[in-house]
Amino acid sequence: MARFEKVDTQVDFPAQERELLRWWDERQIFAKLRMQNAGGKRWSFLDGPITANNPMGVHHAWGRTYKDIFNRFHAMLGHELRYQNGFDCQGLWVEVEVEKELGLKTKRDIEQLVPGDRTASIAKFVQLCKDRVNKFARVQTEQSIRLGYWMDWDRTDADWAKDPGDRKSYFTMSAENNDTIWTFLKKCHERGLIYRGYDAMPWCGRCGVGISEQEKAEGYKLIEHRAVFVKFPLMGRPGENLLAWTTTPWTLTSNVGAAVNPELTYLRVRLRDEVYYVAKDAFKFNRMEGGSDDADSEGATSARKKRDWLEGVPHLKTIEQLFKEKAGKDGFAIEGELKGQEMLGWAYAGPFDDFEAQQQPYGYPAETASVVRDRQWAPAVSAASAHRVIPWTDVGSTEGTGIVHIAPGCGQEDFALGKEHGLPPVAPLDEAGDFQPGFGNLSGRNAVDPTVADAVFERLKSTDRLFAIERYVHKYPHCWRCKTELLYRLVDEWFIDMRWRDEIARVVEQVTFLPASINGKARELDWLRNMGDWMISKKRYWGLALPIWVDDVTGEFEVIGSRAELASRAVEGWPEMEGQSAHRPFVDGVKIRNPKTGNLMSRITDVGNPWLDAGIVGFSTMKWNTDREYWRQWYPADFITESFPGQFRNWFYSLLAMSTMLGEGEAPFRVLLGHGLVRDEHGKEMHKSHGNSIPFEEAADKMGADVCRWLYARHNPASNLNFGYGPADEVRARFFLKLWNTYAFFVNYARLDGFDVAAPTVPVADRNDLDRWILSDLQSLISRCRESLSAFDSMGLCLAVESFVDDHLSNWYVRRSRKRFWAKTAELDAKGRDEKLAAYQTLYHVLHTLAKLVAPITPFLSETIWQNLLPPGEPESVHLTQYPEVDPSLVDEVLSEDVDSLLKLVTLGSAARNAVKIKVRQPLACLEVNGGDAERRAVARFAGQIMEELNIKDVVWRDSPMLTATARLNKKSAAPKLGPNLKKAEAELAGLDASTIKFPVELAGVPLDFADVIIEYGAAQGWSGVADRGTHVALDVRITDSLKSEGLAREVIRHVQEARKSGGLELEDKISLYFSTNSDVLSRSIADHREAIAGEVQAVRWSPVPEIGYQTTAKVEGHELEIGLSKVTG
RNA sequence: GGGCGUAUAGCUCAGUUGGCUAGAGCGCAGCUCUGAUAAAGCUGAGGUCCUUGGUUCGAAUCCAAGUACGCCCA
Repeated sequence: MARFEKVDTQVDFPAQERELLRWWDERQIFAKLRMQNAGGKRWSFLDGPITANNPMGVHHAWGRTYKDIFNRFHAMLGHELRYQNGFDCQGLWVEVEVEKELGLKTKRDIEQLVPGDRTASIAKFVQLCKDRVNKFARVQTEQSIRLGYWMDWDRTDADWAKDPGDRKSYFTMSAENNDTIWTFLKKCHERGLIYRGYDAMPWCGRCGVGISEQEKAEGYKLIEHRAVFVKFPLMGRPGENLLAWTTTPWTLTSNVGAAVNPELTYLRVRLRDEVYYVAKDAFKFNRMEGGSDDADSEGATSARKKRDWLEGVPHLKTIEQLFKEKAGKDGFAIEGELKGQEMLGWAYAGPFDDFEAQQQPYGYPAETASVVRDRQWAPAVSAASAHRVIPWTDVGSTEGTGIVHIAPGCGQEDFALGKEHGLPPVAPLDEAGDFQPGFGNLSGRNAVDPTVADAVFERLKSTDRLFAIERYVHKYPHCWRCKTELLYRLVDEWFIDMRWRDEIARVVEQVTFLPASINGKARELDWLRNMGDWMISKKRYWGLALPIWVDDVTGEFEVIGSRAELASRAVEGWPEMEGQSAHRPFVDGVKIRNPKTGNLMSRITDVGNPWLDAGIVGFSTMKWNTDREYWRQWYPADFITESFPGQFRNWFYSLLAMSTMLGEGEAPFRVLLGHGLVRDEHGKEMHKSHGNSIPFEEAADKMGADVCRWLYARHNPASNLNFGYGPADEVRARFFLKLWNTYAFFVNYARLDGFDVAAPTVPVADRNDLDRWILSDLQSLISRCRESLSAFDSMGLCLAVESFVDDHLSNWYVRRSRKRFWAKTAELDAKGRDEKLAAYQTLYHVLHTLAKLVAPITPFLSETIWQNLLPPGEPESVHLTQYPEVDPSLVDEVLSEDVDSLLKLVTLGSAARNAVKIKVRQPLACLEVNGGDAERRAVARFAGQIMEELNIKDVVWRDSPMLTATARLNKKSAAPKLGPNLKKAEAELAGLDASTIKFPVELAGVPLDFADVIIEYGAAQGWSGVADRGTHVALDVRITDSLKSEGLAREVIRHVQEARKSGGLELEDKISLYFSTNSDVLSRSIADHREAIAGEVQAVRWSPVPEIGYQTTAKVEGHELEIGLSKVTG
């Protein structure tokens, strides 16, 4: 006969988990599971790759828990799965970490890793990036295993020695992945979608790198710049000027246009012999108020915010004040007003038109000009001859003059406006942020250098273009790595034209986005509608080598679709490439020939956007290139899940887009489950620097993986998760220990009793109501669990299981069944033995079914319980079992309803006791009940249980309500409604029958609802009554002498039990008992209940003298009682 | 400026297709049990379900507008 292992109620979950990890390994349980399900219906999960750049954090563990839960659930339904984990390998994230390790600061440092040898330097750097990825992929693998995440992991040194493409997990740096992206890009090119474009983007001259919007957001600092008011003399209007204003004087070198708001009113201001145009609202505007960078203070509704300012910097003057000061005694005059609309098209002379850069058709420099020409962004005019006023509705009057200087080569909005209005861009800066040739004496100087502004001012002064200079304070972006001020720089980048966005949108329509409440489909469609073309290039080292080869002479380009194609086309550099991955620098040396011109073509040195890497995995990881049949079987994925903030424009987007391009019109996944972010337990963002982040290992060691998983699984994925030790303790107490104590209770009594799991089953029909009730309840739990997991709703499962375990199993079933477990088998008749066996069999069934139900969520706890219980003929591991199914023969809905009523009556009875402060130990005579049908049945069916629970002698059903209702006004809510009618309403209310009031009720002419009237239920003298909805209970609280005596006896019993415990007696020890007291009442009570006391405390002998064993004095309701007891042997 | 979402007890959050007096945990107050015992349980106080309007016999729930907050885009 199987014996259960003893279960300690003091349990170390993390230690158990580590032990189980070993056991699963030893017994090859995961391999057995895969074998068992091989050939089953396929369930395809596609993993969104985790960036293998650092150890995994607790925020990753949330999504990975979902992944594991739904994999495990479908495995328990018998499905075959792929279990392929993914690692995201390429990108600037990794480069930055490697640079930090090496102490490098700039791109030049990287290219000097091997002094004097740029190629070798890049090769070394790229290798270090690969090494880092391999290192952390392995770390993350071990962490994931610790989480209990079952995937086909690379575990041995031999696994990790393999090429990334040959490992079990997929790596986005693998040849297959990069090759498939090449195929995708070629397909885009065949449809004419790849183009070389220009975009003004934030740039760090020191690092020589473009800064993304997210990176930019991290680097804002409040600093002082010198802002300048500049005169733009109007052509054909002698003596008239636009007055423009800018905080970045260096960009004036590249001015092409001036923007006004057509809706705004502008003033003609005469100052001496010249006229200036400036926005009317800007003229007198107090520039120290609001406006500014946030652009959030519109109109009068929002309170004007004071501008952030630096101490020691003079406050800004109004523009009017500037005019006053310049005019002196002469004064200035406002000559007239006009709409911005009327100014459109006015030509003006730029401030630096003599620069060579200003005089080139299509803009400057030449390579920029060629793109402008090809894409027809501007006609063949130079910047100097293009200067004119253009409309821009975003121009405001709270900052500057209402006339905005536009330099398309120096700003994002400027660039976009330039394109819109056909202005040729002038791009002044090189990679380092230095002025290129063509900018006079500024060439070669760095734009961040303050002396550049000096030089600009000097020039402006000498050409009489300078109106005023002021010290200006604003928030300005800085490089998040080296803190250098960022510049906007025109960069040539490569793009995918997204004019096929509608194709993607059609695919999106097929997808189910979960949780429904976040409306993911709308978000994704919104992104698709509004996104710009996809910039796929980055001027860095570690990443996908973009397969774009450019004709060295003509600038024509080709996109190569695979490594094989490149091999066949290569005319130079292939031998060096052989044996190397298609990464920089080796692929950079491969040249092909342009079939049209015969010229050599060189690869652009850019690397790819990393979302290309992750977006291709629906193809690259499912053998699309090598085994199309396999791909068809596993594509599309049934399920993906990731954290949603950001992913609508990142992974979800790239996956959808790339799959639409390569696929056959179906979505790459059927269901997407998004989830929020992990915060600390107080809802604050986790940051290492805040000291509130929890490393994954620490969480696993201290709270245990299962507790972590439960925290993740029971949370609503739509909202952020507050994760920490507080919530962990709560969930451990609320769920884990309840389940564990119940399990321990079962096992430890089963051991004592020698419960035999193979004993013949007591037919369910023969078991008592309690047993049949919990079994019935278990069926609804099974159905809830199945429904929840099928709908990817782990929260639904967790909440249902918690409530079952806590409220029903632990708090009612076990408590009400204890006596059956405690009963001594030897003292029972056949019926009693069957009842006891039924209890064991019922609890046993519930426990091992529960183990299966929660196995996907808490694989460790489930396994521990399962292995100890191990039903005969069942698999050795819970993870090799099938998910439980509802047994309709066990469902008894009437019984469930009756027990619900029973629980309600017990609660009401307790409340009635509590109302008069009579403890449960004091027996009372009677409880009367009136209510609905279910209550009537419960009284009839469970009278015994009600009496036991409430310690009463009788429970009686009444056919009509016993309690009398009285109504009074809830003055807090009713008084404001009634006002002076309050007294009148009270009088009217007093005249109504409180038990029949229907709401809303009209009192003193005012309609009042339920909350405005308080209805209280009172019982007759000597009774305590409580009403809940239609149910009334009344408790007879008159304590007769006999009841009092019995209550005292119960007190005595309790004290003796305490004494037994203090005396170190075992449960089954029999005792000899001695009492002594001066109290007559107490003596009488003991005498009257001698038998009951003896029975309860297992006294087999009464001793007339104090025993030597253990003595104590107790106070029983104020009466002193000496207790003596000793163990009786034999 | 546009899109998406959120708003329920002091805190953190549930609340299925509209349905009777809106729930839980923690915290707080008052108790109980002492054979799951370094555990467990009961009772209570605490709510303008953001506001206003609408639909409905009936709204925390559906609709509209507004307010606040979050994310995304421009």
